[in-house]
Amino acid sequence: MDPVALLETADLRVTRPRVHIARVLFADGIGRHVTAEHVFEQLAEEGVNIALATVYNTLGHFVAAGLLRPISSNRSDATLFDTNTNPHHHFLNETTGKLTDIPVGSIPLDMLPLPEDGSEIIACELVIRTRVK
Amino acid sequence: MDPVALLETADLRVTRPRVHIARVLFADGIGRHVTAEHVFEQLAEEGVNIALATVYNTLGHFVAAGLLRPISSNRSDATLFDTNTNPHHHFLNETTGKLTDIPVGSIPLDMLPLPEDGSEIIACELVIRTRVK
DNA sequence: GTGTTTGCAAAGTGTTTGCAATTTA
DNA sequence: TAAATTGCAAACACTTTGCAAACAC
Repeated sequence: MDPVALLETADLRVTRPRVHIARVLFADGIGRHVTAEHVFEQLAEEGVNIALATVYNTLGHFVAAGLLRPISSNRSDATLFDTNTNPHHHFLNETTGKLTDIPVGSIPLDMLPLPEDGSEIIACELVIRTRVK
Repeated sequence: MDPVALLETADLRVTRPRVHIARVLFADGIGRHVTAEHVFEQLAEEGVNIALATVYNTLGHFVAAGLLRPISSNRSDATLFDTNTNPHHHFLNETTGKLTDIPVGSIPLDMLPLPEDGSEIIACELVIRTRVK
């Protein structure tokens, strides 16, 4: 999808850094898992210089706008952002650190327990941790 | 469970800091969600002085020994450790930050997809994110 | 006694913030 | 031109590390 159109759809001001970051994130379709550092480095390799702090802030704006989702994981390193904001699950290989999407349809998840009174379910994410045998 | 017995069972040397930390963690049965800071403060209130770094290191040892589990979450603050190492799931209330256990039996999770060749599933944790309506 | 663990301070990471300069609409 | 955004450095929060002193076995 065109980065500029994407930003406009999300009601985000179209600025040079945002266009570059959106391009990097969504160039190859959705389903990427990136850190701020990844994006920063990929841009740096292209010769596009955007401050790391700006990458962080921009990713935060993208999350707020619904373009990205932070990924649940208990690994203590940098936050991973998922360019796929549709419901889905993840394999997390603890040996390799590799994270793989699982389509939501491949796991039947009906009959979820009810949240406590006054609250509602907004997402339901399964992390299947694996390791190399 | 007796902290000393717990340490011995886990093949951990019985030291003063470890006994205190194990006591704080497992005094009220399992199912607590704590950060290193929590433990440090609770001990400080009791007048027991253990360096924060030691609490971090000790919690790490406990995780390695299987007494604790770090919890998956996409919140960027401190790592939560779960004193319940049995398989179970979590509600995570994004509004309040509150984390609640869900017994594994209350969600049918058969028919998990197969992990990639050469890997095996070691855990399967569901995070149901909720928010105040 | 010997090898492990602690305490502490200092270093390390990942991330956010403050603010002047710049840019968008 | 007014309001939002950027760049950068400095601040921050959480966690790990290095090493001498203390301790468990």
